[in-house]
Amino acid sequence: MPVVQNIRLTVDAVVFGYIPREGIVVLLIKRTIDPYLHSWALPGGFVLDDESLETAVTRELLTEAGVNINYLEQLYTFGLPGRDPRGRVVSVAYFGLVNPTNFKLAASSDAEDASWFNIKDLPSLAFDHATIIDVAVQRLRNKIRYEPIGFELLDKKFPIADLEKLYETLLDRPIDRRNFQKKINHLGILIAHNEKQKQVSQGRPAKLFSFNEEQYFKLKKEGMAFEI
Amino acid sequence: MPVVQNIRLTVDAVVFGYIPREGIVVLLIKRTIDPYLHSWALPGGFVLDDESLETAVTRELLTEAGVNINYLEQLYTFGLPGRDPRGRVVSVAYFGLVNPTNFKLAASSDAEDASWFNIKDLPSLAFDHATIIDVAVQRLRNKIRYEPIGFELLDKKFPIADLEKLYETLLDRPIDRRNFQKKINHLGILIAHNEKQKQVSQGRPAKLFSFNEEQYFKLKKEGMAFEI
DNA sequence: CAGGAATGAGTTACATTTACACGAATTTTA
DNA sequence: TAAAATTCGTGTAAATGTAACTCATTCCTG
Repeated sequence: MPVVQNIRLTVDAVVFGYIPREGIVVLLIKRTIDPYLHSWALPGGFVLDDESLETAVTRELLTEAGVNINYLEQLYTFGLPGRDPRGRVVSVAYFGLVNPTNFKLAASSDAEDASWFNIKDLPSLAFDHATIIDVAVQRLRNKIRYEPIGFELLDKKFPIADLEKLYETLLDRPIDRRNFQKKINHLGILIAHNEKQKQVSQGRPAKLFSFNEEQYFKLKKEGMAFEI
Repeated sequence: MPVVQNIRLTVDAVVFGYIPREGIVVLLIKRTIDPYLHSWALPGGFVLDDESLETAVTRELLTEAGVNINYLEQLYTFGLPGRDPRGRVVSVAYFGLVNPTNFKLAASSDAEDASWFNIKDLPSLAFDHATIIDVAVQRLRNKIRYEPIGFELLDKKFPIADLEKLYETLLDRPIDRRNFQKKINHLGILIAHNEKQKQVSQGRPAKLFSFNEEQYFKLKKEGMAFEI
């Protein structure tokens, strides 16, 4: 049993957001230290000896990008020797969802810059972060088949069309508007409001909805089969 | 940036097997060193500086229990401070499936004993290994909803009833024999043979089947919706 | 060789999904 | 100011898939 190892541990966060007419975006920061100085990378860093992995991720997200996140889950641990030029570094990657309009990104001392990038148009990335994002995108695409998605990504009140467009973006195919509405209603996770959408587009303004949090999280916990 | 950490890294393996009239079993070893000396625990141990995580797991499985495994996937990383009395130890847990009849367990130098335990009747376990097994059992139960399961767990040739019983065990509820057969046939992953089951039970002997590996792994890769 | 036991191949009723149509509310254009 | 364009909201019929069930077949046992 090797009592002394020469392995270090980091965490990285893949935080996704949804911007209605733009698509799925991911949070990246610009590095201020070597290696990969000035490269775009996932927010993350070394784990402190006495903090949990989750604490490490939320700490790094706050200090590097000014983002306070409420939904976070573990994604995968990347441990191939050689993935970091400094030596053996194993990274536990996390997966998060936020509504980008809730934050103004604050590139703090630890990062030169912080910004949202469309996942279809990513810059060249540090380390194996491109691979990590690939795995996270897969997870996101699978998630919508067995869990409701939207609460973390959309505004408090939204027209159903926004939710539908989110699903179309993730599934990368058109969905029948009317059948989608029926299925969502059947899940009982939406609350109708007596407000209408402000005139952002032409045509009849849509009713606004919000999520029934209790029902939403109940479904999320139990799992559901949601084939659109 | 802390250049020096005091965190060590281990891997642990949750290897499941299926024993037809008994149920789902998990591989445990009896520890020969402190802490938790003589306790039952998951096979695993410290990662070497220059080996991949997968290599570390397969190495430990071989040396501690004599098990050579072909199906292994990463499960989850457990990193709560305090989970190991020796200090900060983060463990990457893996999830494996084997047919227990293919091995005779060999408790080698690193383990006092190695044995299969029914998941419904586990002994008291070292560290947080009971939690790790819980997470693995959940993964197993979820898996059968979107991936074919059986190839790794059953004999080369088997009657459909064996596969059905496996599903009944995992889902913990009865399944209609005839509908199950129709659905499985519809997936096209079974090859019928002109052999019949030897007289282990009374009644009409069943035809034997094997998996169409090509179709099986294609489905596994693509994912499927398989609601029984 | 009759009865018990489990397999193998349907059939039918029901539920779910898919495809598609039209009127209502609002903005834009002529 | 009226007609056209656009988007929202609701409904229905056909197709498909699932669940429950019937019955004949094959083999072992007594």
